[in-house]
Amino acid sequence: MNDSSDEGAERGTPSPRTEDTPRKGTRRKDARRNKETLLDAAAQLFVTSGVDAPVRDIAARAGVGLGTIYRHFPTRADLIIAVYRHQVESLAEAGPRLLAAAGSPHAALARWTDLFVDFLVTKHGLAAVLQSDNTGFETLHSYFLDRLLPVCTELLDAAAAAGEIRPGLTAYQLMRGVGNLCVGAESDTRYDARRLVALLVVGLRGDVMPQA
Amino acid sequence: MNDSSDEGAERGTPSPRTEDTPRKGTRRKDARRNKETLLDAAAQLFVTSGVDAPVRDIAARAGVGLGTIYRHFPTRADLIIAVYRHQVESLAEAGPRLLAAAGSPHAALARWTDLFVDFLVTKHGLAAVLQSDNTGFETLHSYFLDRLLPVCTELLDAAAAAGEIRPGLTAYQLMRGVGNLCVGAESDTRYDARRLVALLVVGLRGDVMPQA
DNA sequence: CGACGATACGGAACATGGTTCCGCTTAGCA
DNA sequence: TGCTAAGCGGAACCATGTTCCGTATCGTCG
Repeated sequence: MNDSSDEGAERGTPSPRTEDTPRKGTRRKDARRNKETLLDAAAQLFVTSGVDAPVRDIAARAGVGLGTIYRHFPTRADLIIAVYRHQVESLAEAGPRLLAAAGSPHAALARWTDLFVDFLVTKHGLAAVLQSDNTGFETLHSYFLDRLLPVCTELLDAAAAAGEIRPGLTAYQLMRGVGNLCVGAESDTRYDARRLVALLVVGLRGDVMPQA
Repeated sequence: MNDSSDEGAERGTPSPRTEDTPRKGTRRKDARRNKETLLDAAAQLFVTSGVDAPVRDIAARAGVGLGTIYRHFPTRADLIIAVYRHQVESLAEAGPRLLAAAGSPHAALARWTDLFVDFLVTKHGLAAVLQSDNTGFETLHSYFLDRLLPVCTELLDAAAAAGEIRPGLTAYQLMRGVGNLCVGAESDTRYDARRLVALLVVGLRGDVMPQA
């Protein structure tokens, strides 16, 4: 996974960087490592404690100081957005990897869907956080679709080609369905979205015996 | 407008209140007055500064201390809910009053709609605030429909009976339409929901000349 | 290899906003 | 006219985002 955060749009200063720099944000590798650590820590904490997790907790979990967070991510919202992009990226890369590593395409699809649910749980708090910069949210959302739909399609196609699932379900339908199953997953302990999603994926295989 | 806030469900203590107390929350009238003042101040501030208006600002606007707020409304969310109910109540009472006072039923409808927009602006921030107690939000929402639909219907019927508007629009359709026009009205200065709503209401009168 | 400057780091200090506490005031009653 | 409990104001407290700055470390250059 590459940096994938705020390096895309350079600061106003026309830095005399040689043109062929291999797009790493910084020269010191401890800084890059810390950034990664932070993104991971934040992602984990967002899953367990929601996007409202205090910045201090994230710093503690990552084992860094507050200053470190704020140098990498000028603002809390920036961190959240970075986590979001980071997760989209991970998810996109996980597709082919799982396909290669898992026992079967369907198993890969199941594992991928599970990761997707993690992502959605993080995502849901997002809209509330991004009230201010809601154009940024639109951008993010389209980025999310552009990046992930092909990956999901690939997983579905592979499973279909292997004859492991009944064909005809589009990636968009699946992702939308999973997304909807996850709506309101927080703040309701009686509701287990993950289980329902798992059932859905199992149901995708045609070999479950009908009831009678 | 009566108290309309947290008196409905009594605290756990079985207070030895005589059974025929005329359901006023408190014995001292300054307290009741302060509560009203607070609800009004909060409502105004919510319109101009959003539901995120600091408690201190509300206290200042109402000319009371912080303690006063927190005695009447144990928590920020309680205050917001109370304002919501209070506004629904005001809106419900405003219907007949406007009908009696305004020059024509259509004028009454126009004024009422304007008040309704004020209310919606306040309302939209609400969902975010009530993450925790989302059952309470459902309750509130149905209360809102139950209370307001008849009022709006009465206004529409009066205007229709006076021949001032083209008939056939239900109260639900109107309220829903206005509500949708107001979605996202905050955080976008280029969008003036109020103007669009006004246009809609004007359009309700049939006497605008078609273009050709 | 050692010095040195830029880069990054940690965390104290600050700002802001919700909530609690408590001594003082006052309405309502006898 | 007192008395007393209900109310009141606002200082103090706590939690959280953000800034600042002295210190530590990396990477380079002599």
